[in-house]
Amino acid sequence: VSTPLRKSAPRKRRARGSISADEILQGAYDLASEESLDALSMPRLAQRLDVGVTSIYWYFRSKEELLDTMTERAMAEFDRAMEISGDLRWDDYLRTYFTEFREVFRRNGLLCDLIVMRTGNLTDEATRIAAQRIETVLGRLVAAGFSGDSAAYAYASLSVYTRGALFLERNWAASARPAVMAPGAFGDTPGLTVLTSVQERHHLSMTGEEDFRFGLENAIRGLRVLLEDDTAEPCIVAARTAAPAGLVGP
Amino acid sequence: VSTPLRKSAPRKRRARGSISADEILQGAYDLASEESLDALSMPRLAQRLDVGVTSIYWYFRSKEELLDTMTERAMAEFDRAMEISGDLRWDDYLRTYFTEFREVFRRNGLLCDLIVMRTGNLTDEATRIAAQRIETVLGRLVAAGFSGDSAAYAYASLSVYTRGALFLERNWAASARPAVMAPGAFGDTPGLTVLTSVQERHHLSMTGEEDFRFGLENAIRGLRVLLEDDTAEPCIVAARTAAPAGLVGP
DNA sequence: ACCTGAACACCGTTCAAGT
DNA sequence: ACCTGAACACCGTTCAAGT
Repeated sequence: VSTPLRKSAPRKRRARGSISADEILQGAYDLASEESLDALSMPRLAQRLDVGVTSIYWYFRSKEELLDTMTERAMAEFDRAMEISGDLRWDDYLRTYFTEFREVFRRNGLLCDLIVMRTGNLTDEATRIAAQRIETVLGRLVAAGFSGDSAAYAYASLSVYTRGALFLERNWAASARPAVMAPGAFGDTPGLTVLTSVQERHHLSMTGEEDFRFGLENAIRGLRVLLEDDTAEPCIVAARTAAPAGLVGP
Repeated sequence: VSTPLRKSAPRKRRARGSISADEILQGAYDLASEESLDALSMPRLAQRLDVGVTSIYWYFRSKEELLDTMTERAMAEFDRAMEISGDLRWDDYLRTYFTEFREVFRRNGLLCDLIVMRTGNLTDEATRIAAQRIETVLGRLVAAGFSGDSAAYAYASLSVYTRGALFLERNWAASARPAVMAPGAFGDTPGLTVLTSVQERHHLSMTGEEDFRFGLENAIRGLRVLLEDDTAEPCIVAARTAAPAGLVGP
């Protein structure tokens, strides 16, 4: 934004009922969608709506309140995008659910900025929508044999993991740094044996497709053991959970 | 900050060699440490150092560059705080490592803001320090029998999970919202059977002590299976990895 | 009841000097 | 070579009006 914000002649005064909260919300959503959430400022929004800046404050007490309302809409949109098939076993369901979870937010940066990057700022309505969706997942896990608590923990850990991956990827993309240490960067540093040997296939951002898949699969593997432990024969359980002695490092 | 920033008489001009990059860095670090990273602004920093605002720009091209340098220092501090005992089996080591990882950042908000919340903005030097630390962990995993790739994936997933938990917790704390839906909030909403039944023990922030522990333990459980699969008898492996046929969705 | 511009207290950064 | 204030283009928000 290099040119001054306002150069044209002053606007005509608008009629009394010519603005609405919905119109402002839509304008804000469109502006953020077309450019970015960072680009959304009260003056820019007012300009786009051809409205005095201060008029917005009659409908939204603060920018924060506007963002919260935008998040509500975003949550509804996210919810609509998250229709997962019901014909899946619990592990396939979880894999599909969180893969889609990640993909939806990766495809729609605004949803990611509003919901993932601003967690904790959910309105009651947004929370209600999210809770409804989470309940569906928990229900499936319980149906598969998990206790309510285990299901809640399972969901929480996968949700935290997925949102963590999204957060890191988005933060990484936002920084204009040059790919952070080009391939082979550790080639000359002494002592980085393992890192050097895998640096062709692993990126330090830890945010790649393969990375995410591994963590998701690994967590599901852990859950599988957790679930089976309640029903499997003693010998297998013992073999599965007993950790080999020794093998301790320096 | 309700009182105007400057009200006292103008400063005397400072001598030629009276400022240094180190002094500015230290001042910035102290200011952010005492208040918060959000409270660190160029004018506030200049005021604290009793220096003209623009003087800072002779030593740091931008605020971003200053933050990057602060992050370098923070990374060194974090590294010092992360001395994990070597007398641990790989799974105990991972548990201790990432528990400590989380605790250090939870105890020191500035470290968290600089390193976790601004990932992707690491300088080469900060990256070097981090790589060194990661290499140590990978080395232990490899010594325990993991392949280099598996070790890298394992580290990445646990790191993403832990940083995700830190990010969410910090974001949650930053929002001034009232605990987000008090306990019993779902009591009247129809259809939230599971959520209602566990809401005494589970918080929607998914960021509690128990939540983190479960995810960490579950991931380690997954890794244990992964590691054992390479060495265990065929029958157990089959029972462990074979997925029941059918039941696959679209 | 709704819409408004001017004004306030901030930002980060640049410029054209000063010494 | 270093330090500087004034100025610029922004913010979000408040106030005292206007209609």
